[in-house]
Amino acid sequence: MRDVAAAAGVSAMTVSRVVNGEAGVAPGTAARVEAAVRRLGYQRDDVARQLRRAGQLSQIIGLLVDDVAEPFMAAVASAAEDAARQRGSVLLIGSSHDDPGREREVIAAFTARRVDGLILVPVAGSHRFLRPAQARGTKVVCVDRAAPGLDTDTVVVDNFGAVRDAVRHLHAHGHRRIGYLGGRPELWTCGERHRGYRAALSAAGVADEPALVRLGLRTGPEAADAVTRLLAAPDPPTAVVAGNEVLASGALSALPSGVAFVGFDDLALPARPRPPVTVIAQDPAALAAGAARLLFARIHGDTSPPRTVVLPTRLIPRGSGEIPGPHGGGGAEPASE
Amino acid sequence: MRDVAAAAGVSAMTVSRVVNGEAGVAPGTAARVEAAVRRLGYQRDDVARQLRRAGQLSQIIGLLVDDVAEPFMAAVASAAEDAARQRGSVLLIGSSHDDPGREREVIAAFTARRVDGLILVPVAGSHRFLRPAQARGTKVVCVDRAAPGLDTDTVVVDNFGAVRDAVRHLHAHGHRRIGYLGGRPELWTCGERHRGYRAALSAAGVADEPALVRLGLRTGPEAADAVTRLLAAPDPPTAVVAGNEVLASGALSALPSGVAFVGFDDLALPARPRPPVTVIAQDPAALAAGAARLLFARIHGDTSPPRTVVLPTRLIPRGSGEIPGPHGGGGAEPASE
DNA sequence: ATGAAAGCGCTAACAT
DNA sequence: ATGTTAGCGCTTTCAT
Repeated sequence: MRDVAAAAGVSAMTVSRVVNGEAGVAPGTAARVEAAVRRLGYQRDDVARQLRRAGQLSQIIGLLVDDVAEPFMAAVASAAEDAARQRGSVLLIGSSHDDPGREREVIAAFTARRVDGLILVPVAGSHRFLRPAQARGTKVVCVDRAAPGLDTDTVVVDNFGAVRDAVRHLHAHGHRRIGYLGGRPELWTCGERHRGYRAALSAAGVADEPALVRLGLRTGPEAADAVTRLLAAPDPPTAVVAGNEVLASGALSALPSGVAFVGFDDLALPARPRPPVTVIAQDPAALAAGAARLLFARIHGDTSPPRTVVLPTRLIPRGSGEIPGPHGGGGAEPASE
Repeated sequence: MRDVAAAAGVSAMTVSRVVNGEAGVAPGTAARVEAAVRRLGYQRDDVARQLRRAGQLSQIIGLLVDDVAEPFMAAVASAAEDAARQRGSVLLIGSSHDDPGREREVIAAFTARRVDGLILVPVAGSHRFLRPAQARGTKVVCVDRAAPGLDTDTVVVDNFGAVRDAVRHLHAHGHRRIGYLGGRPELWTCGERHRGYRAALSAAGVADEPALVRLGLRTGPEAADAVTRLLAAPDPPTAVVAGNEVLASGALSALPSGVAFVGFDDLALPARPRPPVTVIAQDPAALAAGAARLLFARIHGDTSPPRTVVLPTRLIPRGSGEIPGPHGGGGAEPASE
């Protein structure tokens, strides 16, 4: 900047004004400065700029997900980046890989850079370590999963209702022995979904049989293995629900035709190749857009009490969930919410 | 920091030393400082830190992709984040959506933050605008696509060879009329792949018939439509090759069984659901890891001439590409490198 | 319309 | 082992 000022024969202050498009610079002077900027390849240093304008915004927000490589998280990231860009901010991204220690590290690296806000897909465990950053002014929004004990805006889908409806759907198609594959129960979403499974069974007067449920699954192969065992047992399930996209994808690979199936999410699962899969679809872009909206409102001064936004899911029947069961299938139940 | 120093009864310098774990602080003093840090919820301001240590590294790198929501790009992003984190850096991410203007904006926002380096999936067009940033010391690496006219390290796969081998594979299975679906020809990858298609035909002594080729496709539905038209024409192809994952996924949805098919990439395409799809697989994590390795070497002072690393692809036969054609199928050709 | 001085939070270099 | 001084590149504030 010094060099530009010298080259244009003005002070640094005038360069600053020109670079930031501020009023009060003679057109001739501005032109000289702009020429010097171009000639020297000068670009404003936003780092120094932010320092002097402490208390102002850094125009950086941070996004922490499980792993960007997962299609669902990738869609969240893409929408979050769009939202940030539209508001003149850039996006830092990090993956927790479901590890609380790693989550902390990444968040610390972000807050040290003085991000204006964080969009978190929180890992299980306490998030009290966020307090100092919040006290310093960093805004936080949770997305996809709630963080128990953290008092922030949250955007999630109706996980409970989604699985409850899926199970009800299978029940309406004549299934009574319905298997369930769930992820790590300490994750908020997994808990909600499992609760939905039990609620539907209980509402239908079907006993919740532990032998039909496998929780704590992490990978596709684990889910495939779990399905194989469920079906090999005496009196096996005639239908299976998978509690997330990774498990659904894995379970499908081991599932014989003839067993009804509903998967969660609509990204990793093939809509068109044969056979198409009935799924509970959520809208990751809407989740991210909602989270960004809440976050930027906070950044711009909104101090109202934290809100939780619950977005709907949609059960998309594509055949695999409509295979009739032994107790009179074929009759579809009334459209599920 | 002032407050911490006052609370611990020391100077700012001592706080700095403790916070950065430098030697030469009495254990008792360090303990007092640490207590004050915890009590006040102090965290070092990396923005100010970077300013003072100008010429030093910002520990930020930027990644620019087409769109993180694409599975291939998401895998690249995930691996890039891993690599950055292992080296103590954070990752800014941006999507160009194949728009050169948007690419420039995102890159400008990144370089204004003084990223140490950029990993680019370059859009078509000139990248001369990067010169000033490079002169200022920002390192640049291209990944997945080369940027013609930009003199940087580049990590790509052997796109030409991959498609050539796929076409050769289909030829060996008895196919002579082989259709090709390609993306925007101005993108480097698309050009290379189309070249591979023509090279294989020419090597096999088959005429390149324009009626069998559709270029410039952007979306899955466009690819589905293109396939439908190709097959509706008189003397239709008996086999089809799709030039990227989006097109492959779209084409599959419109492809009747009986037509042989090879897709590009191995992420959006179902490996296990029926019918499995023969693909040209690339390794996005290896691409990103290679790019990160080159980038960090540059950041740490490597000034050797720019290198281009070409990673192999793998043709994974899963049935759809091994459907025999009218000219004597069944006989597999020697393993294609 | 333009510039001079001061300082953002931190650390390199030099005292003590 | 600890403190002092100065200054990173910019912008705020107050002149001129």
